[in-house]
Amino acid sequence: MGAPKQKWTSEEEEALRRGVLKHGAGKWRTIQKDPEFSPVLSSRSNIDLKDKWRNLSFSASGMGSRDKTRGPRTTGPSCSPLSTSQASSQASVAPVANKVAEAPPGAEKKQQEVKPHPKYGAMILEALSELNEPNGTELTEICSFIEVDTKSYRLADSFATRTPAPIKASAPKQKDPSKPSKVSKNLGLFATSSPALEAAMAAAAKVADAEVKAHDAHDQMMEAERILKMAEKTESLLTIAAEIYDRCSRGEITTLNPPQREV
DNA sequence: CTAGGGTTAATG
DNA sequence: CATTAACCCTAG
Repeated sequence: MGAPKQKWTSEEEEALRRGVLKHGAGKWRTIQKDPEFSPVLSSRSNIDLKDKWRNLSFSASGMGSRDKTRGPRTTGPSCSPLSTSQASSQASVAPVANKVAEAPPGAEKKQQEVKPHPKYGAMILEALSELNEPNGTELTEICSFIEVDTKSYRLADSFATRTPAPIKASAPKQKDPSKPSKVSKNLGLFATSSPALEAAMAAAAKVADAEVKAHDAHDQMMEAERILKMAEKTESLLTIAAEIYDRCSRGEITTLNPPQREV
């Protein structure tokens, strides 16, 4: 809670989280050298990344709920052993992931090779697994991840399509007075392709599950069923995304800049 | 280069 | 005064 020296920006934190989730905890050098995070972590050293990640992990460990009674610590450096295999990480983490894997039946079929992004789903899953705690996950957290992924996909798309525009922090985190009614824009964003939708769906399933397990959840349960049905249809994914975001906005999400990006 | 330890500084 | 967050140093 201290805001000491030169604090880290959300962009840097996002880049760090993404880097760890993508390459694995460790290999800070690779993350720092990555062209995607280079512009963001240009002033940050590999050691800095490690330090930040360490502090972040520690904070996340005792955050949320102090329920340490039964705790499979899904903390940060959990994937330190081997960064080569991301699949093993998922297998190691969990019980919850298993449920999620069964949640999206139509997702696998919907995997169309429109664009090169085969491991996005895995990334999302891992991200959720990392964030998800045995007692429940914060909606805000998941929403944050969803947002990040969406943005990432946008960047990737830009990359693949044409301009290799570097990541510029044009809009950091700003508390927009008008948080709702952004769904319409999000719809267009999500409709751009499937990976994002898959992510949203997985997140939705996880959210429902986590919430149900965490506290009383009557509406949440029904929501879960609804989400599942929707997932099967695959066509109503947009609605899911909208729902998730709606919930996000209601909770306390900072964020989401309009889809306005120089293409 | 990565991991761990220790120190400094600010916030609550 | 206690805790968190960044920064720096040392060891493997």
